[in-house]
Amino acid sequence: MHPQDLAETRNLPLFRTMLSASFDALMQSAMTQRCPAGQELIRQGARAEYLHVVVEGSVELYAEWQGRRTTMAVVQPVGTFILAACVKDLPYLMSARTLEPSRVLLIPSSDLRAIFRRDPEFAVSIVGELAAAFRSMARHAKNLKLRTSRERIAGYLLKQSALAGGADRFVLQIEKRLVASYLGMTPENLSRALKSLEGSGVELHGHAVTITDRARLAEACEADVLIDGPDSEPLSDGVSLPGPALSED
Amino acid sequence: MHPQDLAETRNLPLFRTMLSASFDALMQSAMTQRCPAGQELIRQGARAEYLHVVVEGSVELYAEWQGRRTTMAVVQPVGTFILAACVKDLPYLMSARTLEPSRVLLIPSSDLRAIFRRDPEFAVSIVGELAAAFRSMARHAKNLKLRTSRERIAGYLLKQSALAGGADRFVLQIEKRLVASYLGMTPENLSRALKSLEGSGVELHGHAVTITDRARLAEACEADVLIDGPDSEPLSDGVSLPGPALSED
DNA sequence: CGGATGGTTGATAGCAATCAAGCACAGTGG
DNA sequence: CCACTGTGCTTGATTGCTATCAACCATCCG
Repeated sequence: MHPQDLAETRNLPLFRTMLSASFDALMQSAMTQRCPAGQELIRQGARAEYLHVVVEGSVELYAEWQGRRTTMAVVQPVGTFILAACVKDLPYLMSARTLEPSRVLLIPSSDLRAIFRRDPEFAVSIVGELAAAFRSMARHAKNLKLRTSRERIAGYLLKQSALAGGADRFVLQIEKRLVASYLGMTPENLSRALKSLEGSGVELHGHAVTITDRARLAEACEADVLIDGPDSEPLSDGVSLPGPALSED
Repeated sequence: MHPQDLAETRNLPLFRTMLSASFDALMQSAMTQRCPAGQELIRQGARAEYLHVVVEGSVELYAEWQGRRTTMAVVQPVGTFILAACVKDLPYLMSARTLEPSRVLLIPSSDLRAIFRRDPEFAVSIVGELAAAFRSMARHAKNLKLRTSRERIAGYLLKQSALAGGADRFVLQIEKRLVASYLGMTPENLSRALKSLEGSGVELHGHAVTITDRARLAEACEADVLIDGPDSEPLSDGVSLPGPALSED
């Protein structure tokens, strides 16, 4: 593992405050894996053997049932995923695959559990990470249940803008089909709805988004911290939503 | 606080393994509150001052946005809620109100945070509780995104049957309007869909449900542990799904 | 016996999924 | 350099589901 990556990992909220001895012990049994795009990293239903840390690239978390498929989150560097399954030693609820060539750090979940029992600071970090993950998933559910698809899209654009530092112009980090799946609709519907939002303060050229009238766009979806989230909270299972990370409340 | 309730609380997964000294310290500053039906206990957006434990009665967790409202979970004795907000000291994402006259134990979240830093066993319990809560919320989202409303209803009936010990006859514990909201549909729709399920192996008389042909009902919704959950996992934020509480791990 | 609330039913409108083509762009190979 | 092919994206036509509006019924309670 490269010293640079090691340093970045050490600086994650999850690892920042733990004892050096604990961190070193964790890293000793950890492995780095390089994967091509499209590689399946974990499959839902399998036992959680490793905590995953995305060091480079991006990873989609998705769920399947009866041949249907939905995107639950996209993890970007440096984010962790499937922490919950690891600490409970239970089967994954989601599958994961790389969206591009990626590098992933694997930490054996047995070591993770052993060390969090010995290092109180680490336990505290895990609690914080899990609480954030829970809140992120609760937001996801609220978004789905309380908003129409048009509203979810407008909210997504506003959130992406915020993640881009509040810029009026930014580029979608994620394929539109994945955005659609994440937002709980079909690609066709996303396409149409995006078009209908042009004329509500948004311009689109491919993946480039320009917000021309923020007030009009906000009319399509009133933002709410209790759904759209303060950016400082990591998302789903210690995961980042599509987009750069931010500082928050 | 009654010794009986105290014992039950002490026996919750969250408190079972902690040091007696820690438990006593927590309980010293805790308060019991009696509430009539329909009383608002917490409001989304407010700061988390207390961890709540439902000792008697039942509590609905719901979320609101732009005048819309959705049920996120129903907590029954003895279950806790809003643990995530407490440990992070962040605003509630959900509101809570009693569905019937209830008794609720309030534990100051500052004490909670202080004690979990001192008592590693307690920290471990909190981690387990939060992980379970995360997984429950992830299941909720999967259920919404991967299943049609008819499938969600069939799945709900099958789950309620399982919670009733696998019985073919059971009684809905929750108002249908709440079930509808929890499942992400309107009461009208639930009513119609339930009717259409008669003839798919279900009979309904008021709140009494009889599964006459389990195989046919299963055709309407193939059960999946990764969505419907093993009964051993507590639900959403340490919460039980609408339905009888289970004795659980 | 009202009155309120929850539940059901019916009619209608609107939104979203589906099916089916076409289009645009990127990577590949001739 | 230029087809060529695959993939993602868009567009259109249609179907079907779900919400909405409105009325009615049942039950519980004062």
